[in-house]
Amino acid sequence: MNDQRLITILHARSVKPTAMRLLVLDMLAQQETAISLSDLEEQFDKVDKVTLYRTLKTFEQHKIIHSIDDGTGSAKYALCSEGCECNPGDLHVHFHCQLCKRTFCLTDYTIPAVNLPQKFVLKEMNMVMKGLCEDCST
Amino acid sequence: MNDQRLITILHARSVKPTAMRLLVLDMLAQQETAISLSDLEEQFDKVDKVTLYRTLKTFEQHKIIHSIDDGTGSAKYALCSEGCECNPGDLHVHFHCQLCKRTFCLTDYTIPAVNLPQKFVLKEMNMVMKGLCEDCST
DNA sequence: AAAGCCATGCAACCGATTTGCAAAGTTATG
DNA sequence: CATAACTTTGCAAATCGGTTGCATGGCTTT
Repeated sequence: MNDQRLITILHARSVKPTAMRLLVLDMLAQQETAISLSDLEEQFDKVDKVTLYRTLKTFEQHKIIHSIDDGTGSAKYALCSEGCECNPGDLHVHFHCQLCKRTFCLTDYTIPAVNLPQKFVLKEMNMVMKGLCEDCST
Repeated sequence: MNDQRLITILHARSVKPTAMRLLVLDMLAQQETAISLSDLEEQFDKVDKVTLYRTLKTFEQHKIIHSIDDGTGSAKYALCSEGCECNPGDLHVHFHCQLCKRTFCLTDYTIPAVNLPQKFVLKEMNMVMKGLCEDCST
């Protein structure tokens, strides 16, 4: 993605476009699946993991990315769609492949509504499906 | 719960009823919400955490309890219903209260089905709702 | 009673995440 | 332009939940 577009994304979410952030955002934009901090680290020649960690935190707080708990013990991160506010209604299902270990954002699959018992107030939700992805099921 | 019933439960799942296991099972049966290994440890005067850990693992393998990943970073455990085989169809929704930090098994609320994209094969799933529980929402 | 197996307890390790702190870079102010 | 104030970055080290190795102890089997 060209720098100007990256800067625009950051600007739209009030995050200052440092060199590091542009690199990380660009890398995230290139992924076709959600990636972990360690995955991200491996894609760079030489970066400090803690800096990446803090960059991801900043992005997450500003809703540039969302984090996914796929149950593997390491959080995954993926770009939010434009204008996403990470509200329950915006949320999509995630799929973790038990074979290739990739975690997919099924952005077109919204989490179905569940009636909660009386007086339970819903703020967030997480739905992860696990099994075999399209590449691994055949 | 009386010892005989506890022994029956263990026996039904082919787990030998040691003193430790009976204590742990009884404690789990007393909980109204799912608890973590650390929670469990605190409820005893003096036990080895690793023994509790292994006891929980044994129970989980034999489907006496199920583990819940509520996204807090510490796994929670709760008794399975009788005859549970932990198949996708048996699964219920869990609710984590962001205020009191308790995690509820909503056993009457089954996880709704989601159509997956072509060729994705579903094996397991996890659905966690977060917000305020009945005691904290008022 | 001896041999074998399983359960328990303690020490120590592991990976992911998080914090502390100082150095480097940026921005605001005089 | 120079300095002060603030933010970001890099490195070290701590934390935390989960896990493994190994020796001891108890029960079962022969």
